[in-house]
Amino acid sequence: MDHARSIQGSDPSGTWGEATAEPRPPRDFGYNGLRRFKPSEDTAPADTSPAPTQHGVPLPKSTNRTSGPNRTGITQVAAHAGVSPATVSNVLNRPELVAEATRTKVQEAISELDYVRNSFGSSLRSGRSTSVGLLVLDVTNPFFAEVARGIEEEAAESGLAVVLLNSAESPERQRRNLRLLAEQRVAGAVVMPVDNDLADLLWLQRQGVHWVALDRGDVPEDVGSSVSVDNREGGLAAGQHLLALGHRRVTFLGGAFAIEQVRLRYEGLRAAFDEAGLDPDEHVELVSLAQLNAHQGERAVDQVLLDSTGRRTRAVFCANDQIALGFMKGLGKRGLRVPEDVSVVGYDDLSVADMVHPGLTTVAQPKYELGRAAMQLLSAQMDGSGAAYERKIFQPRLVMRDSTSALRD
Amino acid sequence: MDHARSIQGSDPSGTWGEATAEPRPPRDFGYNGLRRFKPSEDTAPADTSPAPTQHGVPLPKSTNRTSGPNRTGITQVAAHAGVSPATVSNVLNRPELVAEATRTKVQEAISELDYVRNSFGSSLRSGRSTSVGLLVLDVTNPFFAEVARGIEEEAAESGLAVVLLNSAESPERQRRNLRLLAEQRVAGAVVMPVDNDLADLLWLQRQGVHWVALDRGDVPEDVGSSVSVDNREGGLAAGQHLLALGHRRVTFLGGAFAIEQVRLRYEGLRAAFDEAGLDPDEHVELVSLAQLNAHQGERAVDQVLLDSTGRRTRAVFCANDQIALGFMKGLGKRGLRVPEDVSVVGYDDLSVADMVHPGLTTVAQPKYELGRAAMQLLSAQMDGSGAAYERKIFQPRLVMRDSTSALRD
DNA sequence: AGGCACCCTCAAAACGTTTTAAGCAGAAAC
DNA sequence: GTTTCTGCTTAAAACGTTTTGAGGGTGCCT
Repeated sequence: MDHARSIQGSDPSGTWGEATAEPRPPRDFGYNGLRRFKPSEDTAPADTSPAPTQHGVPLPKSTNRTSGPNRTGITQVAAHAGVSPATVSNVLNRPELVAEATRTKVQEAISELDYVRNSFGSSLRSGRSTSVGLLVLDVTNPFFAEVARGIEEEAAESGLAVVLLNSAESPERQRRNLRLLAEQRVAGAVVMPVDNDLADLLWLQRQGVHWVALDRGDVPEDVGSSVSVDNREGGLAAGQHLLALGHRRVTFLGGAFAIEQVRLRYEGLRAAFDEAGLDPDEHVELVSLAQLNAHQGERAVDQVLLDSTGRRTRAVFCANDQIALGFMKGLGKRGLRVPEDVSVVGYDDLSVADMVHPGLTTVAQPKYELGRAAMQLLSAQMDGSGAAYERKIFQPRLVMRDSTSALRD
Repeated sequence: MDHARSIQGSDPSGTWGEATAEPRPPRDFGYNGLRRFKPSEDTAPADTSPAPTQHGVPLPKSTNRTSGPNRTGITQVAAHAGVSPATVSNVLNRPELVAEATRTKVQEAISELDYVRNSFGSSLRSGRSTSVGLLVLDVTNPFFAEVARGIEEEAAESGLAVVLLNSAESPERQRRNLRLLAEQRVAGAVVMPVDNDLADLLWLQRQGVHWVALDRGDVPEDVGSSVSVDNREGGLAAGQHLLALGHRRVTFLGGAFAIEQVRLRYEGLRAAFDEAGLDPDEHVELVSLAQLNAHQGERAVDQVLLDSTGRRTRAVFCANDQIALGFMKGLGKRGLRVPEDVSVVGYDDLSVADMVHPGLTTVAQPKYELGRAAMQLLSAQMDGSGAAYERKIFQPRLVMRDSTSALRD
């Protein structure tokens, strides 16, 4: 009856007390006092499952009974079916080895007792894991969300579960999480490395855990596999698009070249001008931001609007969609119209790019495919089939909407 | 040079260019001359394990060996330190029982051999799991992303890993995933149920896996815990806001009352009118959508713009932000201004609500806190400490931005 | 009848860890 | 001098599964 009323400000930095990060003891998954519901005809008391709890009364939590009173395992199933545990295991894993009559008998026992395999025992003995890790930089980032979907889907098709970990851009947390993955003995991991330091990943490799690096094309091919998108190509496409529309001066909004991806997008833009016979130094402006978010994009409007020659900027290429949206918002507040007054190109093709007015022209990355490909490369490594490392580079694609138009005055 | 480029964005089946760097022919496993540590160790030959073509029959699960022949385990550590395995285990789990001298000796051995605990053995014996499940309706949904962050963070503090599963709104997949969680013997699970049918969850409970339902307030409190946000309250707040601005007629955009949350938002809106002494039937219009996305929101503009009395609609409350954005886009295309011509209120406070122009007035939900709370309730259940089921209901909060203004004509 | 080749089934031995209960000193109490 | 106690250590027994090699049938071929 105790309803928590909680109203938080929009402050995402967490006003909740940050507790210590000391790991607490792990949880007990043991038997919780509930009996199974399927009655078996040949056992004596058809025990009608008792109510799980009485109104709001704490569950009769068994203290530390790791071996609950006969939690149904392979042995119980075997007994019930009148065969040996080995046979049950065979029905589960290599059914073709078991005679049809026996097989159905066992399967009946399984469903009658509502048996579910214990993956700890299974994995321990067989040395095979049924889960893979996914270590991302920021769970919240919509880019990763799509990638995660691809990975999850591909993994699900192989019956693998995905263990999600968040490094929150912190090397320290990345390290801790990789260790966790090693302990869990995951079959493999898809990792967005937090920095260029591969030491931790090599450690993981030595622990026998395969991995694939995501969105980081600079992993040496004799060290590990990687899947990424060609950022330079994306910048190039954006530049060519603006040039085709008659623009001759473009501002790149979003410096912060510590981030490889951003630098390459900028280089691609310059390359477009180069190819067109225009000197990039002269025709491409650069405005740097402290962070690549919408707020910074909006704040930068005045700085962007007049270029170094004092001319009015007519085309802007933003390092990502958030910046582009923020920038457009800033323009809107000043009564400037997109694309009539300024053409804007973004990067990422977030789903919102198509929701806003005007629709945002942007460079799309095959996020979902990226995830699937990563998982596929991982699978290949795990099978040991095509066990060579591979570097897979996807091409981005320019999506034209309504935020860009031909230069006119 | 062949750049993948352009084509309109509305084609979802577009093929992505894909360049694959030439794969290295020779199979190269593990080490790459980048060894660290590892002083003393009987160097067995590099054991090129042959691929086990299992009777030519592909195993049902994609799998991987997690334990090589000489993988360092607790036994190797014990030998190295000159103690028994039991002592090593004690150092790991109950260090206070071990004499200081022994303890450091063991710890040295551990780091010297670079030992990492095998969670399969550990969990199997102890009956304690180190992971929890998170079953969501749609990994891609930004709402879940924030929730996931809260859960992941809270779990990490307990040293728990989060297993992410996606039911993609399919009962069939939900079922399969819950089964997977049971097999993995997770300590507990946070679940967004796909429908009102609790049967599968009760099955999970019988399997000894605790769970907490997310964003579904209608779970009976003697059946399980739940964490949700008061949708009716959100609708009420939106309604009151519009009333305070002088609006007397509001259209609710986004029917589809099969979805409980949506129905409650609508009811909240009507309640606001009721409280203000205005008959909801007369002052609240309802427009239903097949799906709650931006595209449908945009398409509905013409239908919304004139209400049933033939008057021009001046205020719209949308079931979520995506619809609101789509609707605003539609207005923009028709040259109508927000908020001068129409006031718009959304729901969810997606991060983009603050990026667009004009900023979207919307109802915010404490997503991150929701996730944390869910995990906390789960922990409580798992500890068996405050093991009673609990229903926690958070209050939403209206975030006023620039998409609403006082009614004037 | 004997030999052989199948096809099934199962006992028993792992897998790596935790936990229990026993053992063994040395110190303290009688 | 015995007993009790206290503080560490450990042998051995689990945990639930897979895997191996052996054994028991059956039927087919000489």
